[in-house]
Amino acid sequence: MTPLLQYFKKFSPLSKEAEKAIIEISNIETIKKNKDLQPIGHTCKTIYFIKQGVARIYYFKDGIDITERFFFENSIIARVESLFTGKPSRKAIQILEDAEIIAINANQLFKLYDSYPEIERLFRKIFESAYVETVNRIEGIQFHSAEERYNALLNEAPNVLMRVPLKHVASYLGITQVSLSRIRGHH
Amino acid sequence: MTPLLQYFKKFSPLSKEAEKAIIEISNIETIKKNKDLQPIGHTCKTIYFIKQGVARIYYFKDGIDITERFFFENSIIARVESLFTGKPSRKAIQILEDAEIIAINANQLFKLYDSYPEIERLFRKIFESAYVETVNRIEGIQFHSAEERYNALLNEAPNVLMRVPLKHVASYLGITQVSLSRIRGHH
DNA sequence: CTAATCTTTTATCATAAGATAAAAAATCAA
DNA sequence: TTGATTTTTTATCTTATGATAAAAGATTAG
Repeated sequence: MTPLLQYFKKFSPLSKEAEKAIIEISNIETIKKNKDLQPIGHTCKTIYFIKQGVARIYYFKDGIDITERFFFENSIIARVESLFTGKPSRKAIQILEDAEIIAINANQLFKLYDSYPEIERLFRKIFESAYVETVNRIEGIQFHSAEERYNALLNEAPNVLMRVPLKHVASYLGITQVSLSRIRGHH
Repeated sequence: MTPLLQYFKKFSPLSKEAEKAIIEISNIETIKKNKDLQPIGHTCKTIYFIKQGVARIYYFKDGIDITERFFFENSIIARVESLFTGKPSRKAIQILEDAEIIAINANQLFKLYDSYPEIERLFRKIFESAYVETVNRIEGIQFHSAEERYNALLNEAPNVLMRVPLKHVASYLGITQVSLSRIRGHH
């Protein structure tokens, strides 16, 4: 659980009791490549932390598999549009590389908010930060050509291109796989 | 201040003292159309609530004015990528229709979080909800043609098209004004 | 190791949207 | 009200990306 506690420290300090309380509602799981960690249609009641491996959130639009986001080591995954609304998610979480993850029970976590304001504060900050990333991503999408978006990804997150099938990168960038291949071909 | 308190109630209950504490750090302002409420380059230290009027967040990309989002009555505006990071914002808030707004001092608000966990919880929920909207918007952008995005806007927020210059709608949709005009022409 | 499957590239053609220019319409200021 | 400015539309030409098909390459299971 150490990497998780280290991750938390970057956002907000926690007392030993608060750390213990979170650990008590968390489980380490090992998941094989290509497995769905959470399927489409289920309400998100778990917040995951990736210790090792790669994952993505994806969904289907008109029958086409679209990747919403990739996740690597030391990051939190949650389908927030379900977690924060209680509605079933149209999205799934899939493991792309054999992974070791920590699963935090969200309902129990939210209960901890009442007794540990420091935990509520920690997760407030974690999700504020995720919100900022998402806002910045919109800026990256609005008004950039596919080629510009590809080059930006190449600069900012080359690990995505090293560790993830290009077909997923294509849908993440909002283009077809064929277009991505063509763009890459322009050297 | 009543509409603000009503707005809060939709997210989380507040004690009378907490309400009072927020009201003490808030001011009502009247702003004329076309004024910048907050200019580019300033660090966001205010959270606004629109009582009446329309506003947008915009920025310049390669010299071109791009609208990130529109805001109408009974909503909260903040440039979160500055508010939550303390960095200066590359974005501005502009008033598009004569407006009456409530300005909440963010630094003072964040101090209130320590004495009023209920206020921290309220704003946690407000921004969680804004985060969800932003995630959903990415889904709307990824993999839709300009025409589909226009029609979606027409359905989901016709008020945008009634109250806002089309040139701003175009950049919001990620297309040129000329393209938007062409799409509208295809009736 | 081999066959089957999945992923990526290459090629061709069609189309949506960009760039530019200019006209028309609407808004604003004196 | 009138002229000036801003906004929106229309037109032409160009280009990036989609759709489809097929080949090449990589991965996986037996």
